[in-house]
Amino acid sequence: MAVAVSRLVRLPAIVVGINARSAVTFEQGIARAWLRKVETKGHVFTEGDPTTHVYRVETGAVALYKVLADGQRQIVGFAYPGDFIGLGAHGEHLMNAQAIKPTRLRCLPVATLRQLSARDPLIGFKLYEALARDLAATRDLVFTKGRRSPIERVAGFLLAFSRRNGENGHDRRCFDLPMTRTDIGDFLGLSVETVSRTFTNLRMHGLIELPCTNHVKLVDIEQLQSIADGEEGALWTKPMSLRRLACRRPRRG
Amino acid sequence: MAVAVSRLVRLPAIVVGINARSAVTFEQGIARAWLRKVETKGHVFTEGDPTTHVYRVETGAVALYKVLADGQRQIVGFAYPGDFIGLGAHGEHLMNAQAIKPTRLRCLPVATLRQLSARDPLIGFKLYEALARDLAATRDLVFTKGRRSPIERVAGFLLAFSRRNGENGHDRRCFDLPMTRTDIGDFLGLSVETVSRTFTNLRMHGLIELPCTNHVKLVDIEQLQSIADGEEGALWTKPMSLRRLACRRPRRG
DNA sequence: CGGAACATTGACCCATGTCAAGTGTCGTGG
DNA sequence: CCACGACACTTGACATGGGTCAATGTTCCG
Repeated sequence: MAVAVSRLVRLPAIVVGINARSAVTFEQGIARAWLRKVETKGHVFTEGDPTTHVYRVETGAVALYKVLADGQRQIVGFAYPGDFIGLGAHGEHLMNAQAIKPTRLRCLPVATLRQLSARDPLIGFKLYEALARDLAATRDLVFTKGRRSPIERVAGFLLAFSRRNGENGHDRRCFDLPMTRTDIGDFLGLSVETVSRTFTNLRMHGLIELPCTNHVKLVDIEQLQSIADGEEGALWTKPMSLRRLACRRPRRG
Repeated sequence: MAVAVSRLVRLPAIVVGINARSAVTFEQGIARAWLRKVETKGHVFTEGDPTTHVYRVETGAVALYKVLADGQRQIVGFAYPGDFIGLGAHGEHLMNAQAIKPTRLRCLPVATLRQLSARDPLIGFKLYEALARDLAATRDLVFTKGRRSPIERVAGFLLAFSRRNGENGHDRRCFDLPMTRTDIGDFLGLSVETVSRTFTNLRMHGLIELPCTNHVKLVDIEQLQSIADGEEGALWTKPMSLRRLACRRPRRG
């Protein structure tokens, strides 16, 4: 989940080459880049837009989503300050990027990026590694969407956000969720109501606190983790059906 | 982000430049590689194994899966002749690769591969393509696991197999499924029974034929496609609940 | 023949999506 | 300042889709 986003952070370093000199050049380039502001619900880009720039989120938050043929909205990830979006796009964007809070972004022309990458021969191998990382991240996303109960998904979501927050030097237990319950539902594949009920459920069990609807405090991270992992000690968290399943098919291969 | 990724794949083609000679070299290298045989249910490698080799499937089929903390098995993909497996793992394998039919594989030592790709850009490019295919497939799986009915998932699965078969010069409408119903269930996130019922359902509607349990003939590919896409004309395929949903939340942003 | 593995089908029921109603909370305009 | 609407969140009641259990059929192999 947040997995998907974190990998984006690293790409530019890879695309540009890993040596310190070009990294510096790259950071300087970003600092000079034009700053764009997008208000809540505004789009950074939409599916089909020509890919003129790559963006780095400075403040705010962005949801990356795709609308499926039947109108379903599938959010594929969220980008927070430090994350890059629109990277590597070639011709036109394949998804939509929508601000979920007032957001500021640095705009990097793709032509510049391409010039840099054409000069450094090491890039080929680094790209391979970048792809491998992407693949691993996307697979993680698949696992979160396996047959998992709402409480497992939400617990995993909160922990991913927590980890993310910790990596950025912020509080691991207390944070604001920038996205709405609907967004979380569209991300985890749940209805708004189920997301809401699950939050209530976690709160009732004393695992989290919700001073405001979008401010979360993780009270018992360990238990949340065991729920997210679907561990034996937390079986109550699963629908009965899956409980039995876990017993019947312990391991295979 | 999947965006970012699928695009990155193309960069090497730009940076690199393809010549016929190295292609020959690459194929020759593979042809000289040691041939390994794995019988049905044997493992090519398992999670945690050191990544000594990359493999290319010559004949047979391999399931790539991971066992989650609660014992759930999630198949993340199948590899057929021509596919590479073991790519992108660094140090040790992150998943299990199990033959689902008698299988022969070419074993390519990663050290050799790395040497070659340092000298010959085309090899790196080939590996990109392989990885990119993996990534695209995995990304599709993410969307498949959104809120989609069994019939949509199964229809999509059959069509993906069909497309794959066509690309390899085989029949697009008639083929053998090498995997069991359980495997399909673990791939699509459905129970065996539901998979079975869905096959029956499709057969009853005349969309497919099943001479043997694992031999499939696609009778009406177009209709299957519209089912897989969840298109309006095929709404009967969705649970009523999702039908309403599609109407209520047509598009957002 | 017998046993194992896989596939199919029916019956049941619970978890989750849907509908509906009520409760904040915010922003705008009078 | 309040009134109002828009929007997000919560909670309850209900329906149902798909997982589970159980029984049977089919294929394969020793």
